[in-house]
Amino acid sequence: MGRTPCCDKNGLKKGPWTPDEDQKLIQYIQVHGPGNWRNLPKNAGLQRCGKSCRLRWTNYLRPDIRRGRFSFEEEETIIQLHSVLGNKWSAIAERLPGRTDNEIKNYWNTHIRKRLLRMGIDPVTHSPRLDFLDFSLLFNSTQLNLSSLLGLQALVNPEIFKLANSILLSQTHENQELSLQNQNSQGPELLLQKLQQNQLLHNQSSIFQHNDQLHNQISKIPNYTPQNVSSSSSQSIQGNMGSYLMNGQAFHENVISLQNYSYSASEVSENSTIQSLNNNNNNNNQNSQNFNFDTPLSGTEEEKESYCSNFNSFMKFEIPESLDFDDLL
DNA sequence: AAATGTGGCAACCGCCTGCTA
DNA sequence: TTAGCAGGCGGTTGCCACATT
Repeated sequence: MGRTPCCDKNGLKKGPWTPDEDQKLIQYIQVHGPGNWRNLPKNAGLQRCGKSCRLRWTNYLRPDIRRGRFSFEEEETIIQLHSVLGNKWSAIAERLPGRTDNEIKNYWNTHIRKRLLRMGIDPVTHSPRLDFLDFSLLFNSTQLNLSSLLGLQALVNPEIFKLANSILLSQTHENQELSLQNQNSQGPELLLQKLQQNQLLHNQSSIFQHNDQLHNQISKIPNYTPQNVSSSSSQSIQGNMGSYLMNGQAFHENVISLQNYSYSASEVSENSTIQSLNNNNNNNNQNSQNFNFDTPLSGTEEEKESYCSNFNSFMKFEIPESLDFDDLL
């Protein structure tokens, strides 16, 4: 039944390929083509598994492979495709001629992913991580109408303003310093526990009147299943919780605009320098919805990092768990 | 100069799907 | 029909080069 094994793994060489092995593989494929990886090593005189040969050829020896640093255009394409396709590296590679799925995957994990995290953007959901928002900055912005922010125009409840103000007062410095590692260590179950705690507030403040909708939001998260706990799921939930809990029209629009964080070729210009978010903090006339979150298309890693830090300083946010809403309301 | 830490990347591992005998 | 393999794929590992102490 079935096919015979492709190779006997015993006695086959593993590890880095030597130039001699590469040459043998190249010469064989140039003559016979890359088909039938099962018999290829034997016919080519290689002490390798067919799988290893295929990997070496497709990821390194193929003549149409384009090596070297990724351009900003390629990087932009990767981010955009990843936001649609997820970790489908082969699908992404199909749209980047000369790049292999392995190369794109490595580049994502070593460069893009880290940068997005530093920007306070969830590399899985491509949404801003609300756990990095600095609530005080939002409230300190006189251009942000608080009632609009909270979606409470119809309520206009002064208690809500007391609540918001108390959040500000209760926010401790160490809470702002929550590390990324701590965030990643939180599993979906823990977040759901927190959500259930929030549910206690449901009957006490209309600010959280849509908690049921939040449950629905979470249940719709594609990659989340309670049995399959992972940090990425955690991040996914956090992002959705954040955008929901704020639930204000104005803020929601900001969240949407933040998703357009990637840099586009159409915006390459000398004006595409970093729009300092610190300036926004200092300039009360700056409308919060006009923040420019586009990173410069052309620039150094340092420029990117500078942008990230500015973005991050704006996006820090934490509501202290110890806050007693009963006392406030 | 040596020891240690860190980041990047090639290659391996193991799972999944479709195919074949 | 089905057991089992090939190929494809994403996740992970481990080596190496470079940076830092």
